Amino acid sequence: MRALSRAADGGKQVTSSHEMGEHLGISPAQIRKDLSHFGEFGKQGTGYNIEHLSEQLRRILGVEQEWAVAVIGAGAIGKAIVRYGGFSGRGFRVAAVFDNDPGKIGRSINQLEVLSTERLGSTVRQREIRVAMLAVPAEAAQRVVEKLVEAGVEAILNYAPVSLIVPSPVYVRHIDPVIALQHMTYYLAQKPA
Amino acid sequence: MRALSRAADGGKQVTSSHEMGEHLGISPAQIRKDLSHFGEFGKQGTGYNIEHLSEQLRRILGVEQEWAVAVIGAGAIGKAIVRYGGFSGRGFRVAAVFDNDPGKIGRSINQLEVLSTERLGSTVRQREIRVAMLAVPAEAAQRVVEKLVEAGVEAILNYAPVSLIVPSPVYVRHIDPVIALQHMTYYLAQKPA
DNA sequence: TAGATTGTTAATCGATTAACAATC
DNA sequence: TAGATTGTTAATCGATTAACAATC
Repeated sequence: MRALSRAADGGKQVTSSHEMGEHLGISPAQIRKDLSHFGEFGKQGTGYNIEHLSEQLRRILGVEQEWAVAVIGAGAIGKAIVRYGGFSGRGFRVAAVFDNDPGKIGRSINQLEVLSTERLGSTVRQREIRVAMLAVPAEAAQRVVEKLVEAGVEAILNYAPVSLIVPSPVYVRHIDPVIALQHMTYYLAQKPA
Repeated sequence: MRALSRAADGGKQVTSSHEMGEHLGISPAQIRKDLSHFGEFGKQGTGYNIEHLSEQLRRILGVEQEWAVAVIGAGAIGKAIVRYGGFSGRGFRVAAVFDNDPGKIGRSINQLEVLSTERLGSTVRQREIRVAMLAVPAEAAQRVVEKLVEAGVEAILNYAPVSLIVPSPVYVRHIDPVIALQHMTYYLAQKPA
């Protein structure tokens, strides 16, 4: 999608696996292989029609539908998530924010009222939330996860620096900047400053 | 490291590949293989001494040294990063924050003064910063990356939702919550609500 | 027709897992 | 000695890449 936007911005109608790969740091073969898994979207000798491929990808990614997301934790990270402008147009909408600090409950972030975690279950059900982003302190994370799973949440993006234990039908992914940094500095440590 | 902390909290002196794997969702064979790449840290029939393995891992990961990190962008994400408590003790320290908004320059976040991006090069050199976290709007990202590379930064953790082009000796990793969410909702879309 | 680029097959590469001798 | 667990080899699995016929 990014490669397509970029090519469209350049005024193009059509792009190639080579061009997309170059922009994304992926081999052209990889691009073609991945796309072909879902269908035949290109024309030999010509490449891919940007608008057509874009539509197809949106359909495949399920971006046409909008997912309601709950944010748990209204601290610095939670606030940044709620204010983040990058969700709209990419398939997600923050539909609720929770915290258990009475000083935060009732306040608004981006015109969204911070709710008590006591209302988590009912709100998740009412607003048909299937996805949550977890931005609470490490100690609280596992407890909150259990509440989320009980409320029917099926996918959790975890910002807390702990491993979570969940029943297997629930998807969990972890965003940990420290681990991402370590991936890079591990190699830097091998070479001189 | 997480598995070790957890086992230590449970009052244990020794743990096994099986136990660590269970906690992290990784196979015991994987754990042993990865560790054995760096040396022999365990005892047959017994397992791994937690304190000893912990020390070895810290040495291998280069966590004993502390990396000075620059944060570029003092918006919601940049602020959350600077305030994030999870860096200390894990090998990283935010050593500088930059923004180009005159309304933000000179203010403090966590007792750290926001500096003008004009001072980026000189500050990076003075404070021996080799790692940067990029939290600027998408449009500004590529331009800032070029400044960072020119200043000698060798690793960049990118929070902006765009692909960056860098000369190959510079490491780049990307944190994009939308992509992480899509990884999960792609599967959710296949099954009924 | 000549050039370009797809979709796909086959080859390569790397990562994961199973299995087990070694040994605490 | 019996049971447990390591480190490592070999087998398996999956992902990536190279190459090319098909064709626009």
